[in-house]
This record gives sequence, C-alpha cells and structure tokens, in this order.
Amino acid sequence: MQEKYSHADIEPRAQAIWRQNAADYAIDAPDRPKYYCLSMFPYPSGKLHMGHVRNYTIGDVLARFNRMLGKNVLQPMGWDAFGMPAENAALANQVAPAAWTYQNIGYMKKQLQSLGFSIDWTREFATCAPEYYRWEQWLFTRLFAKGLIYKKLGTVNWDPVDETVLANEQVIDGRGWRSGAVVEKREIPMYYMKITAYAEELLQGLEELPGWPEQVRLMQKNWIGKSVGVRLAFPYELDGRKDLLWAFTTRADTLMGVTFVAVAAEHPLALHAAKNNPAIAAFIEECRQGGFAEADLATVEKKGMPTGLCVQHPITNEPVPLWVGNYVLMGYGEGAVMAVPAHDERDFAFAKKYGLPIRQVITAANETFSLDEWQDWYADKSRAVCINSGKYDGLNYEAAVEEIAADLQKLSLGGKKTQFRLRDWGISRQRYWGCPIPIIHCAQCGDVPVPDEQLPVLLPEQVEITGAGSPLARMPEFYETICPKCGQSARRETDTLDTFVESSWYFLRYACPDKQDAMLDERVNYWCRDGVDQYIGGIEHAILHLLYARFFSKLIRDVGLPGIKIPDEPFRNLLTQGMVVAPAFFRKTPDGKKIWFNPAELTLATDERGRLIAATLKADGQPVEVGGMEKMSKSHNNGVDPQALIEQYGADTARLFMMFAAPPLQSLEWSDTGVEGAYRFLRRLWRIVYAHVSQGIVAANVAADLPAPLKDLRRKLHQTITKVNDDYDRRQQFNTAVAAVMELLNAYEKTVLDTAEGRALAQETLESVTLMLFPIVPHITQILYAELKPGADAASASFPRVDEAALAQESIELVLQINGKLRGNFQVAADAEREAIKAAALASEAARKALGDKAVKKIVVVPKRLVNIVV
RNA sequence: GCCCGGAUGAUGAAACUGGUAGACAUACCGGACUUAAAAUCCGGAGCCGCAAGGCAUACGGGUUCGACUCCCGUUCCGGGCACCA
Repeated sequence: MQEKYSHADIEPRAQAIWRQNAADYAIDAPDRPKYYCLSMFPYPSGKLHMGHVRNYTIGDVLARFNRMLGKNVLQPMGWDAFGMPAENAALANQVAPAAWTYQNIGYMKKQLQSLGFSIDWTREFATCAPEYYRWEQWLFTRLFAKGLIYKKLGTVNWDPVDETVLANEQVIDGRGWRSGAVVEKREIPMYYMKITAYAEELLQGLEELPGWPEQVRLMQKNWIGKSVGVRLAFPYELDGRKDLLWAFTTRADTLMGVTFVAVAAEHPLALHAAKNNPAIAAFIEECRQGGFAEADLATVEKKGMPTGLCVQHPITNEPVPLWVGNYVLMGYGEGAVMAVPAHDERDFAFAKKYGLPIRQVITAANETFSLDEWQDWYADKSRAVCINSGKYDGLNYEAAVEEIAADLQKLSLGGKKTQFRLRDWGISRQRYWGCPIPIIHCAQCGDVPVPDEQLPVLLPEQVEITGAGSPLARMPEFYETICPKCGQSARRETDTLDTFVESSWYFLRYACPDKQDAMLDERVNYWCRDGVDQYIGGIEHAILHLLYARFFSKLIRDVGLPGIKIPDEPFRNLLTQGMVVAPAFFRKTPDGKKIWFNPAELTLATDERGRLIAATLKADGQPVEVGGMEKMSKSHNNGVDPQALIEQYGADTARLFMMFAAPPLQSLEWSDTGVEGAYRFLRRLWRIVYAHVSQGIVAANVAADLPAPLKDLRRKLHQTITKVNDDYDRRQQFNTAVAAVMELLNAYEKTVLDTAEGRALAQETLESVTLMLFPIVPHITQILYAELKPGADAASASFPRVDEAALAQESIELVLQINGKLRGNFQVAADAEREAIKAAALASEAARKALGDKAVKKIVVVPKRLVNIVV
C-alpha cells in the first residue's frame, strides 16, 4: 500500500474498476427492487457550476447508498439542450447553436465523469436530438386533437426597435436588453396547454405526496390558487345593444359597496371608449408600455381613467361608473373587477387618489370606520357583518355570499363559481433553438397537425441568427409546405415550443431511451412504477418545472399508450437542495446598466476578520462595487468554476466539501476555505488506514467481552453506524453523517489498540468507516477497502450492519437542572425507574450543593435525559 | 406587490419529538517536532467576570418546570411570480 494519499493516482484507478465491473449500469430486471434516483438534468451552458456539483453529488450519495442496501439503482443523465443561451452565444460568437450545444455537452460530460458519479451513461440523450423531440411533436398532435392544446391571443414583450419578442429576463427596467428601447405589451396568437383542466387533480395530488417538502406543496397549492367566489354580470347598453360585463369576486358580501368597476386596458369596452376619446386612447397606450411580468405589473403605480361609460349594478340597477385600470389584467379571470373601496385595500387607495366614493357595507364589533386611514379589519371577512346593504343587513360573510349568489342566479346575472389562479400554459416561443411546433397553417383547412409519417419536423441546423425576429420565419425552405389535408400550398408554423416541455417528460424516456418507433415502451412500467423514487434539484424549480412535470404525467396517462402505465405522480420523493450563493460584483454604466464581473477577474480585499470589504478589477486596477449574496448564475456572472477545485484536490475533496459544508436543503455560501479541511481529512483517513494495514491486516472478529475502553469505542462505532444510516436514509442530511464519522475517528485515535482484540476492533472500525464514507467519497474508499480486505469491492459491498449488543450500556449520565438551569450531572443505572432517578438526583453532589435548604416544589423527570428540580 | 423560506461564536454549521446551546469543521492563538518551512501532533477559546456567577440562538412580546425549537408582532436577507433554466 502506498504511504501517501494521491488523488491523481487513485481516482482514475477507482473509476477504471467501476467501468470494468459495469458498476453504474442499471439492469432492466423487473424482479428486483428498483431505486430510480434522478437529478434534474443540466442545461449545457458550457461548464459545470457549483450548483451542479452539489446537486449531482447529493444524487450520487443516495444512489450509491441505495445500491449498498441491495437495490437495483438507475441514475441517468441527459441534457436539457434547447434554450436561449445557445442563440445568444450564436449572436456573440458566430457559432451555430447546435455546434455550440454539442461542444458544451462534450465538455460537461467529461467533468461529470471526472467526479465519479455512478451514472448509467448508456441512457444519455439530449433533448435537441430529433429522436427525442419527435415524440414531443407526436404528443402535441394527440393533445391538439383532444383539444388539450388550443390557440388564443397571448401577451408578449415587444421590442419595437429590434422588432422582436423578448423573454422577461431580457427586459431590464422596462427596456430591451440590447436595444434599450421601452418595451411594449403586444398580443399575438399562441398555442396553449389546458393545464387548468387538471387544476383540481394537480391540487388534490399534493395531498398524496408525503415525500415532498411541505414548503413546495404549499407553494404549488397557492399557485393553483383555488377559490370559491361569485361570478357576476353588470348589464350595460352600448350603441343601443344590451350586453353583460362579467367579473369574478371572492367578496360578494361587499357587493352593495361597489362604487365603480374597472377593466383592463385591453378589454373591448376600454377599446370602445378609446375610439372617440383621445385621452383614453393615450392612457391605454401608456398602459401598453413596459413588460408583462407579474412582478413589474404588481409594483407599478396604480393608475386609472374613467371611460365615461356606466354599467348597471346587478342588484340595485344603479349606474356604476366604468374605469380603465392599469392594475387590471386581461389574462386573469374576466379582465374586469368590481371595486369596493371600503373593503379592499387597493380599491381604497385608488378611490382616495381619484376622489371616488367609499361606501361602508360591513362592520365588525366595536370598530370605528374612518375614511381617513385604511384599517385591516375593513377586509377581515371572519368578523364581517353586513350593514347599509338593504335585505342583506345583519348577515355574516358566508350567509351574505350565499344569499347574494342565489339572488344573482334568479336574475340570471351570476352565481357561485370555483375559480383557479392557475392559467393555461402558453407554449409558443418566437425563437429558433427549440422544438418546432408540428402544425401547418392552411388557408382552407385551418391549423392542421403534421401527420405521424411526416414527423419529426426537423429543426434546420444551418441558420442565420440576427437577434431580430425568428430565424425560421425568414426561411422559406422551412416554412413553405403543402397542406396534408387538401394538398394546397400552406405555411408551416415557425414558432417553437417552450423548453419547459422537454423537461416535463424526460424522466420517462430514461427508461427506454433507445426506443425507435414509439414514445415509450413497457420498461417504463418497471422503472417508473410509483414514480421516480427520488428526485433531486434546486428549490428554484419548486413551482413551474415541478408542476409542469406533474401535469405531463397525467396528460400522457390520459392520452394512453397501449400496455404502459404512467404514474399519476411522477416523483415520489423530492429533495429540493438549496442554492449555491456567492457575492456578485458590478459596475454601473452612465445609463444605469449594471455590468457584472466574475470573481476570477477581481482582486478581493477582506478585513481582519476575513469579511469581504472591497474588490478591484485586475484588468484596470479600479474598484468595482460589491453586491449582495446571489444565486450563482450567468446573469450575475458570479459562478465559480469547479474545474480548478477538481484538478487541484480531486473529485473526492470536491464531493466531501460540498456535502460537509451545509445540509442539502440550505443555501450554501461559497468560500474557498473549508476545501483545504476536506482534503486534510482524506489525507488523515488514508494515514490512519495505512498505519493499520502496514502492521498487517487481521480478521474483524471482535471478542464478546472487551475491556472498558474497547467496549466504549465499539459502542461508539455502532452508534455511528446507526446514525450515519439514518442520516443517509431518513434524514438525508449528509453533513452530520460526515461529522459523526469524524467523531468516531477522533475516538479511534485516542484509544490504545495494540492488543490482539484491539487490532480486531481497529479492523472492524476501519472497514466500517470506509464503507460508511463510500457514498460520499467513493474513490478513496474503493481503494482503501481493498487494502483492508484484499480482493473486496466497496462498490458491491453492503452497508455495515449494527450489532445491537454493542450498543448496550449499564449506567448513563443525566443532567441536573434547578429551575430549568443546568447545575450538574449524575450517574444512574440505564434501566432506572422514575422514582430511583428522582432519588439519585436529590442525592447527587450537584443537587446538595445547589439546593442548600431551599424547599423543593416540584421535580420533573425526563427519562434518559434530565431531572429538573423546581424550588 | 403577492406566495414560500431563512437568520445560532470570527466563519460553515450541530442540537432529529420542547429537555446540557455551539458537536464536527474552518480561521485564529499557544506549544511540540524541524537548521528552517510545509506537513503532522498536543492544547486553548461564545461574551462579561479573579471567582461565584451572570448574559447569550436577528429584534419585541407570550405559552411552559424548561423555548434555537411552539404562538403573536417587527426587521433584514434569499427564492419564485407563468418567455432564464
């Protein structure tokens, strides 16, 4: 055995052994218990970042641990390969998106392999491959036929200078990122997936996901946002024609307090009012300025303008003025809201700003209503009682809603309605690097899905990317086609699909990535039975990706693939890892844009406590501003490349550091210190095993009756095995598993083990330690385990077993508290009864000293923990 | 703005079901080994205090024999907000 630990030497050796034994290969063996361990696949942006290393190390720890429990493990990997960055790279560096993407995949795959992840690479695929996306197109045509995909107008960000649609990310402070032009909202026809048809099932399904974090289920629940309210109509007359303006409210009990109704700027009534009124037209134009992201809309100053039109109150028939409001969204509900200034905080502020009437229609016990200042009880339905509401006076919230809904029903002007906040999913993108939408537009036949035999609709790889408009829309050779129905010339759809579509079903395809003539085959029935066993990914995906993937499971199930059972819920257990965050550095340009600098380009200055205080750019020696901690990302340019870390210290150190620095759920602040410590621990582990092996290995048969110090060490060993097993399995908290092994090694080194029984215990301890650490640092432990047990293979070994007999203990130490404050310890037999513990506590040295002659009022005994004496 | 989290020594953190706050590390300080350095080993340390003891888990209240943990309120930081992935 080599005396010194050399990662450069042992890591390739360990990886060669795994390759030779096909240790990472998942076998399609329906008779064996399976463990499908899936980490969210990466976007091939160029290089791995720290978040990937963290994510895939967690996945690998769980995969390797479960192999040690005897399960047939599938840990696949692929590439979420469509997306905007490839087009941006094309624009910046004149490289084709496809070439750029495949080059990145090649590099990142090497990085992943160098980290020693036990990935079954035979199942690898990239979503930009036609063999993958053709089945997405095939599914699209089926969903289109079922009406689960349909076309309607949707709002996008329009850059009037570059004449192109921008993603929300490309809109900075309301302006286009490249042109700097003020962005406008524009309505264009798009395809939508009817996720709202599954709203109820998506909501109910959350109840059946005990393996998901409560936090994520709650976020999804609120996102779906089921609310029971009242849909109601305000009659109006326009140009002699009678019509109804519909709105939705969860506060029908305040209907008698409506003093105006507001519609969105895009609402037909607003547009009508603008025809003869230049001021309204100008206001609507103003509302079009800026992007459509909800965060922007919600923080914009609330503005409005009267249309000059009135609608009729459905109950009283009184005229109610109609306003246009920039805070009313066409895409939500009906695009119109009833405003009750007295009982809605936003309406209150709006009414005060524009001098609109405020009419109180509910009250709460002993509270005084004042027009001057908003108070929380105004909107508190739990205490509300109707007043000034005619026949509804005296009713509480529930009763008033029921009564008013019933009256509206009689008038055919509304009734109770269940509403969801969830909106249908717009899947059209006016971009090149995505999956082509398989539709042909025919003047005669309308939107015709591409027939199966013409699939896939191939995305051309030779394109010119200009940053203005969609490249496909400039390629007649792509869009000129004939209608499959009537044979007339027709135009192919040039939009591509949202890249979230690819990531909504990839986990199913890993079961059968080589399937040529169908989307999936029966291997799904084995690997995806009851869903993926463990899914691991960043908390930032808590809503969108995870909701879409759940939706797709149900969609594909309902489309129905013969002989294949798709689970209702795709991911049985979910681990949402925290983000890797790091400080971000920037300079502001004169026009207020922030330019972000990578830490690698900077010289950092810290104070005497090691805290970051300033940074200068190496290139020009001038200072840059130190921003806050941000998620490591391209947009903040604050990513740290793990490659240098891997090269200098090796994969095991990188893995150990990541697992030890913080628990998986928590965000991890990146720092270089600590890496050195992880490396030091591995060197120490190697040294300890070397010291033992160089004296000659022995059998790990430990005698039943050991001297006390050895008995203590052996108890510690088996306590550690219990704890580490629990940390891997139930708690999924790897930092404490590592800490427990470190503690064990500290105890090991303090114990004299030079007798025969000591050597056997040393052997047992070191074998167990290497196996316990194997999931986290597999390379070093693969090699060390074979040194301890020649011919043995850690990768196919079982996790160490706990010897219950070793855990037994005769006497234990309890804590003595007086009035809840720590006053000392005392010994008591492990199986002592309550009364005996009490007596021992009172008789203890610590109690006599602390109590003196004070009278004992009460004694609280917590077996195995403490005694609290109250005086 | 709305929804969801988080805050514990100089630093990363631990305390799992309300029961010894700070395990395990990092950085630091002191010592040993060395011609010297690195590596390694030993020891120290939350804060105040000579000590007894007191004070400490973002802040302010509450419940309890006992609160980092539960409840109410506040501040700050992070994630998501439907076209970043």
